[in-house]
Amino acid sequence: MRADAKKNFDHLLTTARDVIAEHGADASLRDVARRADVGLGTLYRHFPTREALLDALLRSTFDELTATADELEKTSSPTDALTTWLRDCVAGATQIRGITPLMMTAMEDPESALHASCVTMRAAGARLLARAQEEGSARKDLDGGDLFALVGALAWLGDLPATAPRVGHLLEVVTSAVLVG
Amino acid sequence: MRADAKKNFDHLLTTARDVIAEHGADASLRDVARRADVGLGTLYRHFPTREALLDALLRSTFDELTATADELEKTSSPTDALTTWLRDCVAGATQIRGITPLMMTAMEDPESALHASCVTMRAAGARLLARAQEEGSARKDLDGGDLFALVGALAWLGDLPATAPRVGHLLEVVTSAVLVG
DNA sequence: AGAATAATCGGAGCAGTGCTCCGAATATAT
DNA sequence: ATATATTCGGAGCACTGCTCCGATTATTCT
Repeated sequence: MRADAKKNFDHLLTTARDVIAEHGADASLRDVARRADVGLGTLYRHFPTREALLDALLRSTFDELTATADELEKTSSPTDALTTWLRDCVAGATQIRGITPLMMTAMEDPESALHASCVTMRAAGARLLARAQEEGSARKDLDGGDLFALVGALAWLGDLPATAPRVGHLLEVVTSAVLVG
Repeated sequence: MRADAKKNFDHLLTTARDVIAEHGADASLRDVARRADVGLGTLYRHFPTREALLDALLRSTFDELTATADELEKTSSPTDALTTWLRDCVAGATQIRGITPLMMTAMEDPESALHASCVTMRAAGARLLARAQEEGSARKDLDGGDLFALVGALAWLGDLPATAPRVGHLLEVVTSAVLVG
């Protein structure tokens, strides 16, 4: 990668973080380019699709979440591991406003730049769920897809001003539903 | 209302139903006008905002749902009333793809054309919830807003291809969480 | 009937969007 | 210093929501 290219790449990332914090995941990409003092073509070459840009922004969060899952699997009880991971997961997805719909559709679209991250996250959650199920502390009629959907739905509520304040409480409610046999 | 106006009004409504069934709640209004053989100005005069159009489309569904709530309150046990109403509610909101975000934000925006419908629906749900709580069959740490959020979240999952098939099952899970004390 | 009027119509126009494409500029290697 | 391979930047296309107003037409009055 040429030096100027890398400079623009980094600058675009930090600018995108700001703009998206203000306007959500469907912010104007033209606006991002403008505020980064960069041509529109430059942005699109570095990040061919909006998903690619968002994935770059969330990559660290995603990696952290799967790492946390591995950690919890070794150090905590199945129940604790599942509940704290669910909380972290919702918090992570709420990091970027309006990303949940994209994550859900990316789940079924192997072409999406977010696909890989989503699949590994679902797998991480599924492992924690299975462990709790074996122990008998989680409902057995749920799978990783169900868990992912619930987390996505809660994160989606966290994006809306009307429901954001309730999301902590609702997470408890949903968690209790998952854990009660 | 002049005769030609009414003709256009009705024609717009049926056309909008079709277009929105195909492309979801954020379909192109220009497209609706085009397919209704009507000028764009005509559409915007009859329905000044997108919410107004959607409200017109959903008005009957909304009225049905609140009527059903009243009916259930008189005829069924608190538990049955709540569970069947939740099911009907999710089904109703899934009627029009992509309407859940609009409903949630309309909840807090008195200017929105959907505001009134949403508020009365929340109230209807709140009554059924309160009845079940008095009986002791529903969690007491929930209010109408929580219930509305849960229904909205489930309806949102119903809009996404990836999660739509699971929504029936997840409704059961959530319902069990609401009902277990 | 015919004319006056008020309501209705339709689309041009503005500012914005996502995304593509390619000539111009430039960093790097020779 | 020159050659080449990358990178840049924005014009351009097709679309969007929404406004505004001259032309058209249904209705009413004489």
